[in-house]
Formats: sequence, structure tokens, C-alpha cells
Amino acid sequence: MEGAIPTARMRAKAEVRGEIIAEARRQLAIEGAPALSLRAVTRQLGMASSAVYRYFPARDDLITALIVEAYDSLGEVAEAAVTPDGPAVDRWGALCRAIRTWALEHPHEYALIYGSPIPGYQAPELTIGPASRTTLALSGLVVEAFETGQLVGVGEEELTPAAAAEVGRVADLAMPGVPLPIVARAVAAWTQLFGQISFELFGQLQGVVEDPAALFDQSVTVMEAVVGLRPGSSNRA
Amino acid sequence: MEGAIPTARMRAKAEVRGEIIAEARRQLAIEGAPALSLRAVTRQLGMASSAVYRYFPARDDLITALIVEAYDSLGEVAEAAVTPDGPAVDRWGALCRAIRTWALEHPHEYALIYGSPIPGYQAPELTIGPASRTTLALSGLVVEAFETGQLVGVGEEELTPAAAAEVGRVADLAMPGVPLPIVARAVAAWTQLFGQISFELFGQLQGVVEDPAALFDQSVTVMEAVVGLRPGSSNRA
DNA sequence: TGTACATCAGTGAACGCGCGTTCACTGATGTAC
DNA sequence: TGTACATCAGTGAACGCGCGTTCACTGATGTAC
Repeated sequence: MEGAIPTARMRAKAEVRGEIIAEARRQLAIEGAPALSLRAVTRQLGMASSAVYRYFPARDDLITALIVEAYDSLGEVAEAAVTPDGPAVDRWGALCRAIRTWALEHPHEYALIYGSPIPGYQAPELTIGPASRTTLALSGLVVEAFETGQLVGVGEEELTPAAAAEVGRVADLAMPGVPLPIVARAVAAWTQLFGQISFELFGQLQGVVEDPAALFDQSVTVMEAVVGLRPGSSNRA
Repeated sequence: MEGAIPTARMRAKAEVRGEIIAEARRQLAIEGAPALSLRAVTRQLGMASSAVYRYFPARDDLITALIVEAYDSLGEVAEAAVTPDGPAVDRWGALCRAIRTWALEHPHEYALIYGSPIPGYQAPELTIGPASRTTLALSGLVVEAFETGQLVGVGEEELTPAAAAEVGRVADLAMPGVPLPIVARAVAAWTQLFGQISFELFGQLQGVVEDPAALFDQSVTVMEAVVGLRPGSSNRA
């Protein structure tokens, strides 16, 4: 029965399920998602390879569980990084740095959720919720900064009707009440943030950049100007 | 002998090598890099699986060839997209759109070069040259715009010494003569461009954005403001 | 409290598959005299 | 031009491996009377 008092069996089942996911996460961290094998996981756990099928109907479902875990892990870090008060610009910087730090500490998990899709794997809808936690932490800050008048002289590009429709949808979901040109700039900062992290993690800066943290900090400064969090630059003429 | 007149044998060897790469590229386009198999390639070509070893010492070398091909393919498109004249802002937009179009047409090749690294594969140094063609097309435009006075009132963030060192290195390689704050903003636009494309291709916009082209165009507009190509926004106070 | 039955976690063997790579070989192409 | 030899592209069998998934089963845990 759903929601009934858990029996010993139910508790045991949840526990073993957790152990399987934990071991899979461990192997993911070492080898990366494409190399993740059910057999290797069960081998490490000392159980028969066929036993996983009591817990996951197929390999893809284990991967889904790992994706949800990764989104939640980052989402939690992001939510915790948003300090309760202080200037919005500082909170934005801290949030961006926390996201990068998580990515550096969990490169394969980052690749799992923000990297190339796994061939043949189709992410089910249930991953959308956990996925949005991090995004909402970022957009929530923008909303708050806007409402408290901390967005100063942000450039306002005109929007075509098609762009206004798209940006409007984003605004409804994540930044209600914020003018569309500002929402568009927040989206730009969002892509810039993850673009920067992906470049660093996926080796695009290799051979050129020696101190990625310094470059990242500089890029965060630009992001802040793009969103309007940083006065003195990116202002309207 | 290196550089000697090619014998029939040499020509035949180069031709078969080309056919192997072509078939591998075809399979890459369908299945993606992780699923690429030497046996499948040779099977399709009607040759014994062991025959590839006359052309590539190992699977990784085939992948390297595909990476170089992909970088060159995109690089060529990027270079061709830079129109000889017209306002820099229009040329920048055209270039960005050309890069996105290529990515949409070659999603697996895009993932191969800009997506998660292939586990166990280490890209050799020889990929750096082809990789920089696209980057140089972008940075070249910024240099030109700067030299012809087409960068208007771009915000200039201060740089920490560490950031100045990093950005300075980038400037020396790709944007000599351009002031460091502008170079930093160009780097930001660069990460934003590929961040936006990766989000679209890797499914991060799924379930929210219905018309990615419209959002992309809007983001390009923001990029232009970030670099200073677009007057009227992103100006200094 | 005790017994009969149902549930179900976990086993172990098997299926069928594909992979990268090695190796001794054959036979056509090229080279030297 | 003709012959003897060297080169080397391509073959086919084999090695050794790991994978996801199925299936009939055993035996412990839980349920109903």
C-alpha cells in the first residue's frame, strides 16, 4: 500500500536500493557514465548481477536515479549558497562560485547532467523538477535584486515578438514580474555561467588558461554587469 | 619518403584511409561517438575488421581523426561566414548563427568536440590547431571591430592581477592590441555562445523553450551588447 | 500461539551479443638488377 | 624487357573480455486463519 507504515521488508528494500545507487555513484565518479555497468555495481556489492532487477527494471532506470541524485546534489549546494542577506551582487558571485566548485568536485556527475546526452537514453519527465532547483536559485536572486532595486541601469535590448514569447515563458516560470529585457539578459548570464564551467571541465581551455579560477571570477564579474547587478558598467547610454 | 611523388600505393592508401574516416563519420552522425565501433565501420566497408590496423594503430587514432575533421568542418563554416564587409555587429550575428546551424546539423560531431570528454580518451596536441579556427574567427572580428572603432562604450570591469595574467594570455593569442577588459568581455561572449548552443543541443531547454532559434537570436543580441558591438546598451555610466 | 500458505529477495547458469586487438598467412604491387 | 626479391594491403581465425537481460529455482520473511 502506498503511504502505509513501512514493513521491515519495505525498509530493507529501500536500503538495498540506496546501496546500489551509492555504489553506482561511486563508479560513476571514477569512470563516467558511459562506462557504468550493472554487473560491475553488483559485483562490488557482492550480489548476483541479476539481483538488480528487483530494484531497477533496466539499466536506464539506474541512470535516471543517478541523474536525479546529481541534480539534487547540485541543487542543494546552490540553495545553500544563497546567503540570506547582503548585496545581491555578492550573493550572485557566491552562488556562481558554489556551482563551479560542485562541478569541479563532481566532474562526471556534472557531465551526466550538463554534458552530451547518453546515446539511446531518453531522460524521463521526472528529472525536470530536480533540474530546476539550481536554475531557480539563480533566477530567484535576479527577481529579488529587481524587486529591491538592486538592478542598476541594465541594458535593455528590444525583443522580436518571437523572442518575447520565449522569454515571456521563461519569465512566467522563473522570474515573474521582471521586465522581459532583463529576463533575456539573465538567460544570457545563465548560459554564460554553464558555458564557462563546461569549457573548463571539458578541456576547451586546455593549453591556454593556466588559472581557470581567476578567469572564472572575471567572467562572473561580466555576468554581474550583464544582469545589471554591478553598477558602473553595462549601463544604458 | 616524405614529400616524394606519391606512388599508386600511397594514393590507394590515402584513399582507403579516407573511406574509413568517411564511414566512421557516417556512423558517428547516427549513433554518436561512444557507440562508434571499428568492427561496424569495417563491416560496412566490406573489409576484415583487422584491416583498419593498416591505417590506424588503434581506435583512439580514428577518434582523433574524427575530432580533427569536426573542428575543421566547423572552422571552415565559421571562416566562410565572416563576410568581407558590413557593420561588425551584423557580421558577428551571422557568424554566431552559422556556428549554431552547423551544430544543429552535426549534433554528434558538436558533442564530440564541445561535449563531455570520452572516458579514457586523451586528445593529443595536434587537435589544438584545428580547434582554434572557430575561436579565431570570432576573436578576429572583435579585433577588427576594435581597430575600426566599432566597439562603442563597452563596460570595462577591473581585473585582478591573476585575471589580467589569464586574459592577457588570451589577448596575446587571439586579440593582440585589444584592451584587457574588452578581451575579458569577448571571452564571456564566447562562453555564452557555446553555452547557449550546448543547452539547446543537450536538452537543457527541453520542456521550456519552444522556439530555440528565437531565444538564440535574442542571446546573440545580448552578446553583441556585452562585447560592445551594439550601441545603446551595455554602455558605461 | 501454531500452522499452512503466499510473497518475494536473491541465486546461478545461460543466452546472445559485440567489442578491440593479435597473428600467421596469401597474393598482388612495386623495385633492383 | 625480364626475372628475383621485397614490400605491404588485406584476410580470417582466434583470444579474452564484458555486457544487459531472462529464467527457473531456493529459502527466508510475512500473512491469514
